[in-house]
Amino acid sequence: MLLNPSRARGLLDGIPRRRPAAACYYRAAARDRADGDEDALAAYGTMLARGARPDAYTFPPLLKAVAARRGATSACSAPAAVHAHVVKFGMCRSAHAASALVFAYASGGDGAAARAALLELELGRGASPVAWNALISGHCRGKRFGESCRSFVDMVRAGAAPTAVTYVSVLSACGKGRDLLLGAQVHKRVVESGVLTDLKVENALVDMYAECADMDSAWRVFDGMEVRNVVSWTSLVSGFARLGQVDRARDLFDGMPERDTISWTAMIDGYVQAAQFKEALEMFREMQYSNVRADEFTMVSVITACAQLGALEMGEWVRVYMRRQGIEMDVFVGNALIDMYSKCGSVERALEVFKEMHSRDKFTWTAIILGLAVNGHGEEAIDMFHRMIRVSEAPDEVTFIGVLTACTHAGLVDKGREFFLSMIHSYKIAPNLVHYGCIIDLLGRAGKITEALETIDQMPMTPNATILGTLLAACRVHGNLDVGELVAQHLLELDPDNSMVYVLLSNMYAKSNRWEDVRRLRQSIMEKGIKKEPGCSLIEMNGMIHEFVAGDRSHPMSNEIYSKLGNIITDLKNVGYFPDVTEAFVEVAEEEKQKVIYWHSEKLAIAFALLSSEPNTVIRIVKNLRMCLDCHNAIKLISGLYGREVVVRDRTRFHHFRHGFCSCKDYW
DNA sequence: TTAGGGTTAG
Repeated sequence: MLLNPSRARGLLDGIPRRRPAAACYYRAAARDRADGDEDALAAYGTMLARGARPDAYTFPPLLKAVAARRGATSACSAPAAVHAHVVKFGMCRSAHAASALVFAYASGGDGAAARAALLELELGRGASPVAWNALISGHCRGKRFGESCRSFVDMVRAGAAPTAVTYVSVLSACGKGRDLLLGAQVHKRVVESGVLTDLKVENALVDMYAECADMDSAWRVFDGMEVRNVVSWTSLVSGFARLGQVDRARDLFDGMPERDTISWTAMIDGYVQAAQFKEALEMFREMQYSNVRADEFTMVSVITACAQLGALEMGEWVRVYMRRQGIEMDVFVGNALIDMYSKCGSVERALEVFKEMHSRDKFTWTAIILGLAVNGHGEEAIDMFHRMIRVSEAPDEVTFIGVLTACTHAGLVDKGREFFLSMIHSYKIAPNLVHYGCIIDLLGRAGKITEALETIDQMPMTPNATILGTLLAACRVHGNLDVGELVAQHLLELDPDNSMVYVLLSNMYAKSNRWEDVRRLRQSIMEKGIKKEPGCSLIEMNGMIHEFVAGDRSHPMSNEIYSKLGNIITDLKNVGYFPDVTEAFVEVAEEEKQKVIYWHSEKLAIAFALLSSEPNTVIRIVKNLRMCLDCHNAIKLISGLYGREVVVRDRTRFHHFRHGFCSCKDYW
């Protein structure tokens, strides 16, 4: 198992060095984390080069630095390399070095080597609780929570006495691995062992229960604590937030005696998880007023909120803020930025971030593939997938959603089918409903309605409303009324209040001049009292998010907006626009219907943008529903007439309007 | 060797 020292030296030499550091500097550098991790390795190299001999105190910080180097190609071999040096310099008998080795192996994912190192200790003078703790916490650091829990059980079986550190580590593993059963058992042991007065142990208990969604128990432990700190409170706040009880979390947060970066971030992220993105950004603003420093974690949550809101200006501002505050773009931040730019319809910027990133993971590749795919760059997305495979990053089920979406957008039916099969057979990924949705979309878009139907029949799971909705949309575009009626019927059985089904079906009847059926459909909606979910469009202007609901007059510039919209309609009519009211879902006079159509939320948002934004700038809108036919037509004309690029992200896809055309090629 | 917050689809 051991590597020979010269090979080990070679491995160590392969680890990139930053700047030459004096040997005496290495220990302090190792403690500095971040930069220190690499400095520690560089310093160790220098130390050897100068002929200094490492001692028992050399290896723990060095191994810690090695363990921290996650994701680097040398990471798995690095603990072995250092191990070789431990042997070479005769430090195997050092309990410190040995425990550090156990930790490095375990956190790097080499459980067998970690166990072997522990066993060696046991054969000698017996593994200390410190070595067991290294095993438990190492697995926890490496995100193998089950392994961490099993190590605790083994430790108890081996007769070693758990310490406070053991409990903290195993409780953390129980929480993150959602093992409430073992967590509660550990709790009992903690009570019996008398370490309950340790603040870190108590906090670990609160957090374990909170992570396992047992807020009653979390609260009980919290309530019984004599001393609490910001950690105790933050565990509760994020526990409630995770359960979607964001108001409860906020009440607690407001009642905290002190708040730090982590508590603020937990609260901001709570809003993000609850899809309250504006509140998340508001919270971030308050955090800045409170003079609490934000970090990489905070930025990820804030960037995610910007992504969901389509708030590109705010997202750009966040990058400036990061530069000013010296917050690094780590892989999480980079991934979130790629997603944000993609969701704002700016593929160019997403690609810039992608190129800038010095370390990439599966999420990075998946984010850029999806970003390219949904924004209509199917071929480039597929190229990216091949690059991903070349660098040996393993795709997962989400990556394939990106790849299949890419095929749909590029109209590559055969290629899509190929990818679908290779996902199953080469990558051993079982397709889920979303994958089938992609395939139905792929076939439907190409007009292969029969094949789409067959695919649905052959699916191992029951089709849901999304799948059938995709098929119905295909029927609409290709004018297949027979299948459309059938699908609509099924859909209404599944989801009787789905107004979208009525909209699409009535649209199809209208297209076939079956006005009697259109009337009947509307009648039935009126009788059933089905209300269409109100259309809502978001647009960001000068750092503010403006929200428009169809026909609403709540905006301060309402009068100007409606008058501008009137002018726009006149301009459009002069170039041949005629309002298409087939999707106007109200039983009123034709003239009224036109008004309803004119006042759709995206038209209001565009009128507002034309009033408020600089000429030639891109207009970006986020819509909650599928865009209607008339808005799609109108915006195509607007993009040509006013020379403005308009990007609309609707419920299902992106529409990039430019020079009178849309990137979706009128299929959506 | 020890407690709290982060990224991809629907």
